[in-house]
Amino acid sequence: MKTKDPAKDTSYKSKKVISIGIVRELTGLSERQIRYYEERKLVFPERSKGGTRKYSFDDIESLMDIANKIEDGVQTYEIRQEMKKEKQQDYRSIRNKMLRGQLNARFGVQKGI
Amino acid sequence: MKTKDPAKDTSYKSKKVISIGIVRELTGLSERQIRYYEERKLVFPERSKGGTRKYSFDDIESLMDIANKIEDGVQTYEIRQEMKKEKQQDYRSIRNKMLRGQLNARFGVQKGI
DNA sequence: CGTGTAAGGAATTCTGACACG
DNA sequence: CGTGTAAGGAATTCTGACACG
Repeated sequence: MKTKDPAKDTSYKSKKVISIGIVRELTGLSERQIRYYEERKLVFPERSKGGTRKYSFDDIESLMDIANKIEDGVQTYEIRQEMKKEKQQDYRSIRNKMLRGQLNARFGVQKGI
Repeated sequence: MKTKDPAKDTSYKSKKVISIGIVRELTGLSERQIRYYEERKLVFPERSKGGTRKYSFDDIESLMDIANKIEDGVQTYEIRQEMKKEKQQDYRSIRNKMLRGQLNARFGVQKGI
């Protein structure tokens, strides 16, 4: 059994528990940059009650990818578009899986279709 | 290939990146308790340059175990003793593995011995 | 557009101590 | 022994703005 939905997971990688200072150390980015990428909707940290940002390890990986792209001259807007496309991909993939599940439920299991 | 040495690992579980406030939320313990268990040498957070404590997910799991034992009336000193024994176990286990490795290197691979 | 920085304030964390039991 | 708490200070983080390009 695989637990691989690219959504919520009890896993450590996706838990938002890391403060911005640590993210700065781990990514090498400045806090200014990290906050700016949030402003441009490229990362989505959670917030503590007091308002401090909390990131996950996934966020950190994501930030490093973003930083690389920006170094390559890609603009935040374009990166955002790429992300949207990936999300659509994910949805299609999930939709297909569910559909296949439905079919299996009604017509029984068939290997490879 | 398994990367399972109970020591340092590039894994997320063992990275010390979580501040005490988050640990409090995740474990349900008070900061007082968390710091006290450190004083009793049951957990070993790292420190930022400024001196703030940084915990790993492993630490959090460990803290929950500790909390359970204390609820059961086990004293911190006893818990510490248990931990020492476990560590000895680990060392023995590693020593054996290395020894086996040595033997294989010299006398070739034999299944099951 | 992406990033640095100084500014002022608020949230978070730290230590050592007193208290209770 | 294990934990709560008030105290004072230090480290961390936040936002909005000005600057450069």
